[in-house]
Amino acid sequence: MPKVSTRNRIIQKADTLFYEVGFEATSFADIAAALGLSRGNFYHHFRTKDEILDAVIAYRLDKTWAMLSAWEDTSPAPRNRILCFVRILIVNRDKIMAFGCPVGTLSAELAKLNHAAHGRATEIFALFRDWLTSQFRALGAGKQAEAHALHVLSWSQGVASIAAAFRDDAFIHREAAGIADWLDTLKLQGD
Amino acid sequence: MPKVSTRNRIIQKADTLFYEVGFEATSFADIAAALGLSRGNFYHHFRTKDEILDAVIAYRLDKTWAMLSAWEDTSPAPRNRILCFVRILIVNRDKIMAFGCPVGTLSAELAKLNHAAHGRATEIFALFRDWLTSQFRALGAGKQAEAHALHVLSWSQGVASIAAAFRDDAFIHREAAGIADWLDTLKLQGD
DNA sequence: TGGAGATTAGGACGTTTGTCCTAAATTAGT
DNA sequence: ACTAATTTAGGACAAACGTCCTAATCTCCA
Repeated sequence: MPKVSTRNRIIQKADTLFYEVGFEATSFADIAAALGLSRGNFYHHFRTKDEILDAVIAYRLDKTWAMLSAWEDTSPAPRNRILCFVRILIVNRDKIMAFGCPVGTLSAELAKLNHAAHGRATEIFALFRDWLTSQFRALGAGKQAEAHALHVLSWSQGVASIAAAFRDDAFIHREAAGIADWLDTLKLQGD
Repeated sequence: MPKVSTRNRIIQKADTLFYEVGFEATSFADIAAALGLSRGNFYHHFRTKDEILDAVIAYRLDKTWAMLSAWEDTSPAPRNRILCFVRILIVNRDKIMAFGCPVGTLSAELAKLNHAAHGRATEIFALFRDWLTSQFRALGAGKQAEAHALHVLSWSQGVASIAAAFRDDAFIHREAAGIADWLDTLKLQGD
């Protein structure tokens, strides 16, 4: 059995805590205690909090890229691929209602902290944006492809935000269906 | 001249710092130093951080209520009133691109902290939701009024989130126009 | 004018924070 | 089996945190 390295266990636990508690509110001790590690051991792998943050962002970028690639393999039609993205809202709705969107809330927190890693956190958004853009291009959206991509990204962000505030399950389902409907009303093929 | 009380100066500065830096990341000392107050003076007005938070939320509720009331007075048509709400995105776009939406980001942070005040923070959202609902009802949206209200609220949240991530000014204008367009496509009068 | 109450100043407390250090234990290669 | 490198343990540090305290100052009404 491939034992997960301590370093990776730290990254995954930090990923979870940064999402569920927040970056600033999560301390070294919290992560170490959650894993049963000594602080010295922890320090051997990550010397500063920013190093962990960078590792977590890189980890999220990898996971996101892998997920998008998988959708390309399993869903031939661009429309279905976009609906895979929308389905994130449904699949993860419990976590979203409790903690919001992991990408959006981290980006917002780092922006307020004026943190150097804000740019890297935004790369996760950029990954989704570019992937969605290429799907819309494949659908024939032409020059509007990126605007459509940002629109869908923004839509999902808004849903996550409001769903978290009101803990409203029905709202998520309704808006997810709304995105699908909107997709069908698009005037496509070409500018 | 009506001198602003120390208590109100604290509330307003805390309001700003909670928005621009975050609740958790703003310390007593930060607020006191920004106002040139001693910590003892500060402590006389607010004994705990939660007390300041409650006061800031109450202050925001008051400001929001006053803003919505003013729109009722100056804009007779419900459609125009809704557009007043949308225009917040344009008017405050510089702050939104830097710090996101004050309501959404505070709500998200308190949710992660599992803070008792999360419910009260959500009341600001509820204020907007109920006001928008009554505007849509006046437009003849019937049973769908609240769904429309949440949709607009969610839409603006998404725009703030993405605009903050990418610092994208054009996107804000494009989406604000998109909300106005969507308003006109609504099938109204009747449930 | 005097005295009560509100306001301000600033020191002090115990914790927790991120960071750093040394030393023991484990692992890996020869 | 011996060495070298990696990993783990846990103590120590200054700084900052929220909170509390007492003493000085100001304000205002009797």
